[in-house]
Amino acid sequence: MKIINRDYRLATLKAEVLKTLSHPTRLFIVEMLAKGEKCVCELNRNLEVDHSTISKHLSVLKKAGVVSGRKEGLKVYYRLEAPCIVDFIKCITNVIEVKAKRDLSMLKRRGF
Amino acid sequence: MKIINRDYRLATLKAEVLKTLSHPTRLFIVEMLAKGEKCVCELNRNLEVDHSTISKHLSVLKKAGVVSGRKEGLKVYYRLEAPCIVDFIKCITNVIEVKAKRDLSMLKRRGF
DNA sequence: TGGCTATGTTACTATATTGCCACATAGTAT
DNA sequence: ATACTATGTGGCAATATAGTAACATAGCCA
Repeated sequence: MKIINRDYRLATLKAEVLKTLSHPTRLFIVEMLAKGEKCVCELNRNLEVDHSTISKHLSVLKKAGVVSGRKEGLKVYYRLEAPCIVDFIKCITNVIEVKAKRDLSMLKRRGF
Repeated sequence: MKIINRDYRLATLKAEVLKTLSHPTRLFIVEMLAKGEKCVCELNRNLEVDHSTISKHLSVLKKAGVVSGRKEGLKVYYRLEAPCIVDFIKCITNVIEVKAKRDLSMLKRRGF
């Protein structure tokens, strides 16, 4: 893929951040952190995946600048760096709801 | 990965929509459509990828409910179904800017 | 010191995504 | 009918991503 203009390059940067949010586990983590700082151990308690998997997801989010970590004793506490992400998730929820309604009315139109 | 609760299942749905936005070409298309309805041929003119690739990206966005298409003669015009996505993209841009500033000040602290 | 807990890293496999080519379809014009 | 344009689809190879187990590190406490 050839890069053809500045806007496309910017889109590439944005898409990289978006990609970090586009995984169920990472989004779930972000939503938990939206309620306040959490240690990895608490995230672990709420997710049935290996701790190493969560650790990797956190490093992906951190690298993208979405979350940051702070060490305190044995624990590392993560927090959301971009609170606006919460509003944005509402927008995505809206997309899902609108689509669900449309799909439903299409089924009805077809006689289901 | 075991599904452990309702919130995680919802996160999965949202992540699916997000995933469609997390590709440079698709995000670029979404940003173009944010300025108004466009035919595939116009998107093609602004992207140096095979037309088949764009066609597939559009079908991904359509399936997720992000865009919709309307046929008129030979052409198919696509439009953004969720205008709130534009605000959300601003949020992502903010993440990138904040991160860039932080990275820069970290370099300065290290004497670069 | 030794053991325990919390977190991170490496190596590996399995799966998903992307892009292009070639082909198919559909509308338009001659 | 033929040719041409716009759009979509199927198949395939290359690449990227996710998950786990095993191992590594770091702080705490007896």
